[in-house]
Amino acid sequence: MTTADRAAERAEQRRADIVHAAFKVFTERGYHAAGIADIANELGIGHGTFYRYFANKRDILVHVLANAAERLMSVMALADPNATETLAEYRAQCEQICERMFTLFVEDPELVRLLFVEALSADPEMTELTLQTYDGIAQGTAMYLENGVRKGFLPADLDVEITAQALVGVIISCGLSLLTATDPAAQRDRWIAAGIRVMFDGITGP
Amino acid sequence: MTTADRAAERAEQRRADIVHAAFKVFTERGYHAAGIADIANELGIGHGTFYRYFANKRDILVHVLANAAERLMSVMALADPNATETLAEYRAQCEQICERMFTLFVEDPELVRLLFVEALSADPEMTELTLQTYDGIAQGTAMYLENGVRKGFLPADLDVEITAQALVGVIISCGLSLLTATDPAAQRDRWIAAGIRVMFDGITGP
Amino acid sequence: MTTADRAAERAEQRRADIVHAAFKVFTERGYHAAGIADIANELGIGHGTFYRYFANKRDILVHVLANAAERLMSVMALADPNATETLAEYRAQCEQICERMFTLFVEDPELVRLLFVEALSADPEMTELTLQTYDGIAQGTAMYLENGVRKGFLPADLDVEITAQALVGVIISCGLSLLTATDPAAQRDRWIAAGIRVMFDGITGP
Amino acid sequence: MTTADRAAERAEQRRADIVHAAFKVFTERGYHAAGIADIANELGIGHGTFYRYFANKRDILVHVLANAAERLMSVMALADPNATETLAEYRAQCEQICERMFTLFVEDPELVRLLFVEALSADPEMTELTLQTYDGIAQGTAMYLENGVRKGFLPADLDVEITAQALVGVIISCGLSLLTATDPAAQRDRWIAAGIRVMFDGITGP
DNA sequence: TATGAATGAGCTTTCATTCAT
DNA sequence: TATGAATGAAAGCTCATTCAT
Repeated sequence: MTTADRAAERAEQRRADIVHAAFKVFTERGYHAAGIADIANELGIGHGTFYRYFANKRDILVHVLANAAERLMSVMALADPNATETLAEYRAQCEQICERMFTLFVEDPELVRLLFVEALSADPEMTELTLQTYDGIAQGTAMYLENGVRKGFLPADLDVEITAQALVGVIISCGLSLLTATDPAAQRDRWIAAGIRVMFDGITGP
Repeated sequence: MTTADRAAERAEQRRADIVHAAFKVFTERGYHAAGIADIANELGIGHGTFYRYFANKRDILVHVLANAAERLMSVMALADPNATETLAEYRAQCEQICERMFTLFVEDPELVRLLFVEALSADPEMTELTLQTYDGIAQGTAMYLENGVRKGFLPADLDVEITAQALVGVIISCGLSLLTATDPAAQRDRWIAAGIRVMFDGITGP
Repeated sequence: MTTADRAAERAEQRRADIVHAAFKVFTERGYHAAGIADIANELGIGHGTFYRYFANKRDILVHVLANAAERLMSVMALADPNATETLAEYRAQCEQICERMFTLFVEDPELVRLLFVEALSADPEMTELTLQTYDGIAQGTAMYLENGVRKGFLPADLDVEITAQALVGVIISCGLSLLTATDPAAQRDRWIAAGIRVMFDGITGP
Repeated sequence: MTTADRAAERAEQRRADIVHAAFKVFTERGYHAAGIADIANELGIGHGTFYRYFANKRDILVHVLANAAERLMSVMALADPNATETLAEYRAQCEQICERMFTLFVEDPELVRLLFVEALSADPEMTELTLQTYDGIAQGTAMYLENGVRKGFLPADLDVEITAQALVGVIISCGLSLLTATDPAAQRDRWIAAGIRVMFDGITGP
């Protein structure tokens, strides 16, 4: 049934388009100020059409959030948590991840806005979901730390879960900081350097 | 002019009451879902009265945010940034501050919700203001680090500004984490331990 | 594109319906006492629908005023300003116009109320617009006088502009007078007679 | 009881002050846009005080209208309706009255605004009252015409009532015209000339 | 499937009026 | 007598959502 396949494909494409447009509108005007009509306008479709693809305004935000989270985590996906054997290797890996992630923040500040601002307080349930998303990122981060503990280049008594969450906090802070930075690229480099340093050596340094 | 004084006093009290009630309502239902009528109801006053004390919904949020930020920063105010002479003293000071701050988070999760959730995305300008508030906290934090650098127990090349912001990120992350924790008190203790550890020694530990 | 045409037609019809309903409501209760809900109720439509067709309450008043002015001036449109060659012809034309216009006032006192009462002081800008509308009527009137001057049956030194405005004042006064008249039709006839007389011969008569 | 007299006097003065302030505020912002607080502010009194002197917002408007009408009619009061014996004398009297009245319009356009704009459509009952006020002016005007008929220098079959109302219409039109005139004084002179001419000789002239 | 006209719940805000001080 | 804090009715307006076409 090629016809049905085509239809399904086109539907999927349209869903993606709507998610994309909603992302743009939400980050530009803010979730509450944004209207369904704005999203539809962005695509040049009728706003009734929106409801053929998403149940309601909340629904699209969930998808936009998921999409944004996925894009953020894809940065980490490039680096295998179990690939490193030594602290030095891990540090290099972290630098690479930070480099990529913070560059993403610079290039796509809307991603930061969506993930760390708009989604967080759209409504109580979205807050919950967004916190779960942060937790997902933290769990991803934890895998690297666990690898270190397992391989022995990180202390056995490291509180992996909390530490991972703390690192996510640093990521959030970095994202928000770059949002208002005068020279984001320069600021990013400072974050990479200072972030990696405090992460591995603490404030006292090596 | 006792009469005028009394009146001014009562007006001030009422302003404080409204800020309190708004804080409660905003954290319970979320800023956007909350209505002025809810705030007035909370106090058993007519909602027209609200507008005698605050210009509009945005205005009260600004005051609620300021009040919350003040409460958060009062925790730091107890510890003099310049009082410590050695790393050990500073670490003890940090432990104390964390202890107090995270306990505040446990005892007053609404404070966390207001500061790190509701205010952040009420509208674009509130986002701006909230980020400035975070920056204020970061600057407060930076004073401690600067003291360490000045006294020589922290490395001279420490990027004080970024590091302070990163630490604020950890604070935010901790606050959000405690918000959904099953056993917040226990979680708080883990955050204090793990937080202080990574802050001073990094993930590699001492 | 019959479908689109139909839609456009129906939209135009609805706009007209709303203007009609608003005219009724404004003249019945007065502009300020009237609510959008009243207009919508009058038509049995939701009040949100109103805002699909008019930007706001002011906007509809502008259209109601324009519509009313048009109806008033259509009375004059039936008589060509340049058609008369003698004073007698012009006097007959004036009698005809007065007859029609004052009859309109009797049959549609709401028109008077809207044009000479409600629109005039809805707000400062509406006052301006309404005065401009009166000026439009005066300019229409002036065309007849100018014709008389040109043809020589009216004195060359007649202050056409001011005289036309004065005549509009008489029209306004007549309209307002008929509004509260016990026997409007009889009163109208007196206005026609006395009005034409004073207009052509002054109070001293022929 | 001098004390009581003083009190009554002061009360009367204050009533007058409030009427004055209300006149100013109503003409500046328009009746509906004006608030009781604005009036009180204008006088530097508490707005609760207002209600010790006037029952409500409508009440003050009634008094402001009466005061304005009185001021307008005082212009006519200077000329005795029965003092003229010939058409020439009456014409001179009319010129004098117009001169004074239109000069009043130029010097006090707020009077025009209040009488012919704000009061007219404040609400349906004020419309009624204002029309009655116009009628009072017309009756005052009619006394002059009646004198002329009685003395024989005006035609016996003159429709005094309607003609007087028509003349009031000219007065209204003049007032409104001067409101937006670029050079009110010059415009006033044209109104005097053209008005007197059409009144006595009609558009055909002498 | 796509549309956009229609809807009304629900919000913020204003302000005339009251009344305790 | 003067005041202004308190009130709540009432209004304009927005926008997510529905549904007939």
